Amino acid sequence: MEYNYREVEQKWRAFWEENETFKTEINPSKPKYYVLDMFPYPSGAGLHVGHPLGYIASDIIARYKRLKGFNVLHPMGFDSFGLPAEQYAIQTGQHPAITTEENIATYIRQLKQIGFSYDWSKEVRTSDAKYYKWTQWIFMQLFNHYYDKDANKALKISDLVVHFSESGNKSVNAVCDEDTPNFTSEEWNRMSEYEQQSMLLKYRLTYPDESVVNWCPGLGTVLANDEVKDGVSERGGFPVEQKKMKQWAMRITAYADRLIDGLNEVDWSDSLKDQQRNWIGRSTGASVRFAVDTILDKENTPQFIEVFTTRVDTIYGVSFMVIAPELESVPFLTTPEQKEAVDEYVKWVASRSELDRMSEVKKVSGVFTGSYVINPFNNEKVPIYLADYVLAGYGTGAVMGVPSGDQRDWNFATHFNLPIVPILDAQKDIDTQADNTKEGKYINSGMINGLEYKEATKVLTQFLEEKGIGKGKIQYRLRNAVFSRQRYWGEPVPAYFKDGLPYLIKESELPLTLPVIDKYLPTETGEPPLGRAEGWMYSPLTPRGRISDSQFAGESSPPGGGGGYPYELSTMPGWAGSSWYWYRYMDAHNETEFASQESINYWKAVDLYIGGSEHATGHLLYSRFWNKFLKDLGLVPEEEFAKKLINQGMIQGRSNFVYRVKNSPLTSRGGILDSNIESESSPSGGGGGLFVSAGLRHDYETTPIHVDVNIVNNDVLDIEAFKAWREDFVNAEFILEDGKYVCGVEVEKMSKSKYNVVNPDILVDKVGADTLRLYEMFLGPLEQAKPWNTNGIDGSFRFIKKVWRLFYDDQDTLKVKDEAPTPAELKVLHTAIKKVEEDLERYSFNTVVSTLMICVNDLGTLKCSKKAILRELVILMSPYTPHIAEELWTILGNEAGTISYTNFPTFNPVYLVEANFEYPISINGKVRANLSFPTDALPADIEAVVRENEIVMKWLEGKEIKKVIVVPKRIVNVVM
RNA sequence: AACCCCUUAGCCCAAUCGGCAGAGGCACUUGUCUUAGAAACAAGAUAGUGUAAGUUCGAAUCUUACAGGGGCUACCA
Repeated sequence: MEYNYREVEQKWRAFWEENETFKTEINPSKPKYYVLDMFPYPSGAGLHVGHPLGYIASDIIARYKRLKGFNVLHPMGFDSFGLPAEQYAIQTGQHPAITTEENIATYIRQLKQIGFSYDWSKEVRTSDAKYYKWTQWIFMQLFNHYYDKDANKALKISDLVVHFSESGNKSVNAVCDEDTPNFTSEEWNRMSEYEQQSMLLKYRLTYPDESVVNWCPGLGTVLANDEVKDGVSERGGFPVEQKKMKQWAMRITAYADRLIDGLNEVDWSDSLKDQQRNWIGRSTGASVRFAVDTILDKENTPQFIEVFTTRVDTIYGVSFMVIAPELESVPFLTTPEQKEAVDEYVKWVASRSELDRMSEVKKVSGVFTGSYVINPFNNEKVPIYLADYVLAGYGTGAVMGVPSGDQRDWNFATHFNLPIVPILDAQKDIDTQADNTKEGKYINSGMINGLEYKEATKVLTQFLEEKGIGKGKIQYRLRNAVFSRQRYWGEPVPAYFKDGLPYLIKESELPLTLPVIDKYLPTETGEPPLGRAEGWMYSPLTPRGRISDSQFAGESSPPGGGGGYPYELSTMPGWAGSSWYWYRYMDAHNETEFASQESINYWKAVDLYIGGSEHATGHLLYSRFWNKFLKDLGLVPEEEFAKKLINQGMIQGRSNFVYRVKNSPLTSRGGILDSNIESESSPSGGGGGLFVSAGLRHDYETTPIHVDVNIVNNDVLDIEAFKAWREDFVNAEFILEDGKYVCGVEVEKMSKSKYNVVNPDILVDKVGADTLRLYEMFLGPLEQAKPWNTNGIDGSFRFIKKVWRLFYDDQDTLKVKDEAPTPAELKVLHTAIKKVEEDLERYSFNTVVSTLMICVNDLGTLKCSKKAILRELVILMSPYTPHIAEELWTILGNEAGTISYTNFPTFNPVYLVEANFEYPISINGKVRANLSFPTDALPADIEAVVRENEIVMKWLEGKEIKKVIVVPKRIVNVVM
């Protein structure tokens, strides 16, 4: 009888659940290890085989670390707020909480059947009020803090207020809005409540702000920069436009330097760190003010235009100034003569979508405003242009044009016939293109003529600072993050508005739960969905809009009695709940803190974090930001929350195709070899079509049609299943090759519409969870993207059966013996122990599988069924194939459930020691002979023997030996 | 356009410090078993590492250029 995986796996999963085998408690006597998966958004489609890839890897590490004596925290939860559930709610009217609940149930069922060793008692859901109470709480802390540059950390706003009232803001070195004015303590103390609160908003780490945002009409909400891809929304692919709106923002820029510097501390992939560095985009340069020479409107024309440049040394090469067409100062810099042209250009720019703009990057466009600025270094008049290659959102939205040194400026200058002045003697070919070299000495450059780059920059910066018209400056690409979504299914912001200014509710009033609404759409007046909630108002005595634990039970809040202050109508974005969840797992049911200090100080930070690289500039950046903030507050001990991070590669779909012959009614098959056609012979039936096998398709004109990969085996179509698959194929006919219908193949994204989705449920049923786990790891290196191909899974299945056969013979008799192992058996075992351990330590999951296969093959060859060997083998296997390992472990007489916490086998090098080593002897790099020497033979002795060797002599053909290189236990190379 | 990763047998992949290119799996071939097929078991065949150059006693591994595939960003002044 064969191994009955269905029964055995079922049994152990039930055992683990009943006995809470993987429940974890704080245990200071053991070293801790925290293995975390990026928690999923529970979508309606359930899991496909790509999802568990990372989870399997992390589970293997979790199980391995337990065997190595660590106290392992390995939890799972759900990022359960989000757009899809809400979109579904809009369509069906069903509360997102209900669909979310159902989807989570499916996820849990699917996850459990793969045999993960999660401590389910620590599960979290971001949409649970008990969880988002603390998301809201962290938001409140952000509101109550500012970033002090001297202390280089977040400090309390209340301390700032004290400072203001004592000595104004001049001596405060804090991160704040650009337009923050200076004031004295007297001025501060004279300010009204309204003025003071408005001023403080310029410092708070989260604040409502009127800013240009990515507005997505299709989704009815704003989006963060990382949620917009190629000018359309990441979710749904709707167009995105720029719109000015009042939004909550997070002052993440305050942490820009620490976010960059912290990357040096963590063991993440270079590409991921690069992505974050690029996203933050720190560039060092200088700001320079150019005085405006053409004053058109005394009130509104700016006195100067400030630019940021990384190449202040090129300032003598400036031949024009460009400002972004979106800037508010544009009309006041436009002369009457140019007004028409400028208006037209501004209109044209506004009419173009992000997509148009991106696709026309190469085209030069722009218009002259008619006015000028003065170059402060040579007092030359410089014309001001508008051009859309300058972005309003970066720096000051203005750029000094240096055509000899910058290709974009060169293109612009050439197009508008502006002078191109060389500034370095090393610049080449500037008639045909810009040369951005820093080599050589400056020419045409006033005070820096004859100097070199480094010195010139110093001289110029000094001049700027002395004259008060500029200074050295560090500019970031990173923007403060928009933190509002005009959606329903997210965390309510625990703030209300009084006189248009935000105030927090009391901590004791948390959580502010989502109210019941009738429809999940914006209101008639365009307010977010929460605008529909009755009584969504705060009154200090009885906060309204609250629903108790059952958020969606339907009882509405007491009707608002008219009083109170309106709550914020936006909700928090998807990344709010995911920016701190790893702490909640540590103490998931704490009602007085987001997690106890005891648990945080024990578990500290994540030791291994596994998830997709698509979160590089979203979740992983925001999480680092919140973590640093919590560290500043002294609430968490580590600056970086995830020390080691692995991005698992995406599992792509492998689509199969059938080829329908065009224009081939079934009756017209006269010319085709009839014997090749398998037919149910219903010639006039309701169609069905004629399908040609992939190898023969070029003889016909065909239409490829996606076919469900689940009815294809090794690219051979199951014809009966195909006919049953879709009604219109009932009468299909086939042109076969070698008696088979072979399907075509293509690698694409895994998606329902391509019929290439492979469901893990089916595989667990067909071959078992252990085989699935083993096979997913065996596919290749974890980080690498790879197509899913079920074909090879038989090999993993066979492995499981082979292991079983080491224990039971054909007659189903247990053949395990208590005899002492032989040296050969011990060598096989210890080779595997060494390799499994080394490979797991370096996260080489795929090679461990083949190591186990080799070990089992070798033990099979040795006909080894000795208990002492098999016991260790079972432990080695257990992280990968926990079910069969548990079964065999008890068969060997051990107590059920104890294998997870036993000791990993100890490698003993003694068993691997060989008396001799067979040296390959190469002559000029080519192997010509093999000679055996004792392993401890001295290189000099080996060389002496090799020099005398007959085969070597023969190859020398009388020539001199120049050198003999002996690499102990590797190779000998004779050079002649 | 920049940056990062990848390219080894028909396919998926090993080769950890530069030291005999092959461990494992799929597919394939042959055999054992079988009425037959499948399964199982056993045996076997297959590449010289994308291309070109360089460094080295020695290169899949290091360097440079090019080609192909993938990812990420996209006028960042």
